[in-house]
Amino acid sequence: MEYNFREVEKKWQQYWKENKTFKTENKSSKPKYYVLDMFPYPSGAGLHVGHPLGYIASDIFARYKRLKGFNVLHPMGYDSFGLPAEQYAIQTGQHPEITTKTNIARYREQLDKIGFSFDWDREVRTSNSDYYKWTQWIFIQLFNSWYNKKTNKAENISLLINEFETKGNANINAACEETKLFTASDWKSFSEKEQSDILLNYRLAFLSDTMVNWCPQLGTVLANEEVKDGVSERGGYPVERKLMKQWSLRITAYADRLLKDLDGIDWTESIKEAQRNWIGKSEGTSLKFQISNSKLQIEVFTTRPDTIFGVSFVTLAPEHELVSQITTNDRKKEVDEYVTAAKNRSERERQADVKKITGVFTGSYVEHPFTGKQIPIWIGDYVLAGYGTGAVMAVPAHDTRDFAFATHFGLEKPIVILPAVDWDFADASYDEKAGKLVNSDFLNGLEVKEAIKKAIEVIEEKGLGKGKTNFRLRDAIFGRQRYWGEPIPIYYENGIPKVLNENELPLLLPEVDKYLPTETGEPPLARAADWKYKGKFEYEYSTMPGWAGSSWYFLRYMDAHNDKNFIGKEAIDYWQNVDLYIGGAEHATGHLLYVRFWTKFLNDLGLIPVIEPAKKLINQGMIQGRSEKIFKVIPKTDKKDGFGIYPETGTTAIFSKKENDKWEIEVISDYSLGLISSEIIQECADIAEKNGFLFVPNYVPNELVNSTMGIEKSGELKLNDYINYLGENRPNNLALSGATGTVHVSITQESQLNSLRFNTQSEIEKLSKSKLNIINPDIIVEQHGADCLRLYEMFLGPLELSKPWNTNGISGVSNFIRKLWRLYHNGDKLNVSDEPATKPELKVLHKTIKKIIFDIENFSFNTSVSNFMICVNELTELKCNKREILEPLAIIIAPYAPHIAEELWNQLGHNESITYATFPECKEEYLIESAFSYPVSFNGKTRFFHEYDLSLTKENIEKEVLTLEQTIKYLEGKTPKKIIVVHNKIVNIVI
RNA sequence: GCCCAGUUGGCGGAAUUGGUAGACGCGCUGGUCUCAAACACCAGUGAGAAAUCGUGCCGGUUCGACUCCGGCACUGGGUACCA
Repeated sequence: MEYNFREVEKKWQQYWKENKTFKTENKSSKPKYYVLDMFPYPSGAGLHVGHPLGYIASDIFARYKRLKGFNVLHPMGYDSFGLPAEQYAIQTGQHPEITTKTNIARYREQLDKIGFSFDWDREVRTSNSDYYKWTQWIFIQLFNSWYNKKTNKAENISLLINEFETKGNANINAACEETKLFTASDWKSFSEKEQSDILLNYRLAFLSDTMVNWCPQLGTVLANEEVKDGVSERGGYPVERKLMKQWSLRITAYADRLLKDLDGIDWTESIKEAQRNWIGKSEGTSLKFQISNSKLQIEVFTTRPDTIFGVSFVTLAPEHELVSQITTNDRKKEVDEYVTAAKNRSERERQADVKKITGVFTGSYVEHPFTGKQIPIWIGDYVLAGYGTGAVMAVPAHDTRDFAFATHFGLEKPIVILPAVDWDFADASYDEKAGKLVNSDFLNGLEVKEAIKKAIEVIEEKGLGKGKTNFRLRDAIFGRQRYWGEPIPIYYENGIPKVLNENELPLLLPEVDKYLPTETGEPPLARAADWKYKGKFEYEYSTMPGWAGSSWYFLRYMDAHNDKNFIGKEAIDYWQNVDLYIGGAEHATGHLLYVRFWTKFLNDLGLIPVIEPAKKLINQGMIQGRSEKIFKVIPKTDKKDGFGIYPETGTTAIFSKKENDKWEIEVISDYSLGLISSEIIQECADIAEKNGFLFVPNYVPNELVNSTMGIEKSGELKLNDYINYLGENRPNNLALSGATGTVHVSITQESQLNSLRFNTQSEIEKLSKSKLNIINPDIIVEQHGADCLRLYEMFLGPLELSKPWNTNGISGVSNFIRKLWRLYHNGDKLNVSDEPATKPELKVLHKTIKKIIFDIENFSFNTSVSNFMICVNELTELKCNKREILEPLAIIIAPYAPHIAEELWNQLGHNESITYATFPECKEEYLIESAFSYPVSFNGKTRFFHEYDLSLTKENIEKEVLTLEQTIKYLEGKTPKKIIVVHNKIVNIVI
């Protein structure tokens, strides 16, 4: 009888569930180990084969650690607030909670089929009120905290108020907005509203007028991390800059610590690098320029104070506050026009036009702080209002952007650094921080690095400015004008934002009639009837962003049901932080930055003992799928007939469905070109445009496509298959292929219809519902079993590598599982002998144990699968059926293929689950070899092998090898110059 | 542009970190079993007739380089007028 994986897997999944095999206690005599996966957003598409990749790896590691005697925490939950459920709700009117519950049920069902060892008693869902109650609670703590730069940590706001009441704010060094100085008596004289406004400048969760990324289509603001290339990450809608009153979190207060603490964690270099870039620390100098004939000054930020004598103009951002004051009357019209134009350009347009240089002269000048020379003040949109001071000192000879600007407007480009290499200053600026200073008064002759130091020194001495550090990191905008998120626990009393009491939590998400903004543009929560604090005060209508719940979920798992506290002290003291965190690299600057921020904040308050959420982070690669696109043409007018383009050859045709359901095709042109190129697609789009059609890519299900991916990036789709797939929506407007020739063709027969093909454009892309390239793991489990899916996903390649999904090799893994089974069985009977194992058998086992331990600890799961295959092949060869070998083998394979391992373990006579067995030790004594077959090489090229006893000395081998017949042959009568013998490795003869 | 990762047979990928390049699996070829197929099993499989040549390309270090160093190309990902 063959191994019946369906029966066995079902049996053990049932057993684990009934016996709560993976239930973990917060107390144990064993050492702890916390393995965490990034929890999924339960989307309507269900799990695809990409999800389990990381989960399988972490599950193997968790199971391995259990066998190694650790008390392992390995939980799972759902990041269940989010936009897709809300958008679905807008379309269908169905409450997002219902959609979310359905999706979660489906995810759970899929996860259970793969045999993960999660402790489901600790499940968390960010959209459950017993969870978001504590997310709101943490928000309250943020609201009630300020960042004291003196102690370098967050402190309670009451300490700050106390200081204000006694001494004013003169001695306070806080992470805050610019605040005017006031004394204690000033403070007491302020109105409640004034005090509240001042405190908001200090709070870590604060309300302010901020430039936000506003997405009109989504009707909400987005964080910087949620905007990619000027469009929203979800949906791809345009985003514009807008000034709005918004809740933000003061993550910038933690910029330095977020940067510095990266050194202490074992995360991949690429993630750390991405975070470093995102934080964007840059050290430089602020420098004040006196405006001529005025009391005003312009402050600039520069990282190159050494180039101060190369300044030939100063540029302000169009939004700079001084613009209107310094513009001279004769320049006013032009400047106003420029500023207005810049304001109206969306972020996207500004990004797209990066190379277009625009700017305008203000008519005013500043004085050079050292030479007194008159320097013109310009306005240019290459200067960003939100970074530094919104003004730069332009050094065209040594900065690419200043160079372009100066060239465009014909401004001077004084050279102040002589490079060591030949440099054509007419051609480009020299930006390197190397070379000798010239034409620079007191800096002359210095190397750039020394000159920077010297320049800062002199600037500070003369009171012109001072050393300053800037960060690219912005405060995180925290309000979202959406329904399906955590309500922000704030209400407004006379326009003053006030926080709820902790005992009033959770502030439940109210019911609304529609999930859309109100007619007056208020967020959906404004629709909630009678939703007021104590019946009279309006609540905040924004909800929290998607990343709020995920910023602390790793803590909640430790104590998932605590209703007194967000986490109990014992639990956090025991579990500390995550030992191994596995998830996708796409969260590099979003989630992974926020979760570090919250962890540090909670640590500052003394609530948790750790400063980082995860000691080690591994990013699993993305599993990609083949997506197939055809090009759909949509009539712009009410034309009924279709118009099609065959992208691969560039054939352009019109085809139309006549009333009698017959197809008529007219080929307009045939370019007979080979591969698809973006130019051809562009050309086709142009032709379509001219004929009054829109040419748009349209994904088709990849299972319908016969693809020749690899050589040509194209596949073939039968028209008929596609028509059947579309059902009711029979096409009359699709791109066409298959028809060649240049004359009118009529398709009247079904058989002809069937032979018609579309050529598709194939691409290997991220698995995504919208690309119709999702591959469902259930199908693999159904056909080959969960153990097979687990082994196969690991066998595909290194965990961190992105790779396209293909099932080509799955039969090899499937065979391996059957072979493993046969090792223990003869026919359908268990066939295991209690005789002692032979030396070769023990050697195979212990060699495998050694390799598997090495592989798991290095997260090299693909090679461990190979090693299991080798082991089973060798034991099969030896006809080994000894319990002494097969019992440990079942244990070492259990993390990878837990179902079959449990079954074998059980059949071997064990009544307990294999989960808590003991991982066997590798006994080196079985691995000792007495001889080694040395490769004998000549000048590094291996020619033949010869076995020598390992007890022989180098000298013995050197002598001995020269007497060999084959050596003499390869020497061809020459005398060797040198012989190198590396013990247990190689013999190399140099001729 | 900048940063990160990568480039090895027909394919996915190994290589104990400077010591036999191509483990393991897929695919393919031939064979055994079968009326036949599937399954299974056996043999072969980088190129070349061979000498030899072979880890993206050029150069270097070394007795010896997929591995280290210098330069370049390409692919994927991130990021960007950040002064």
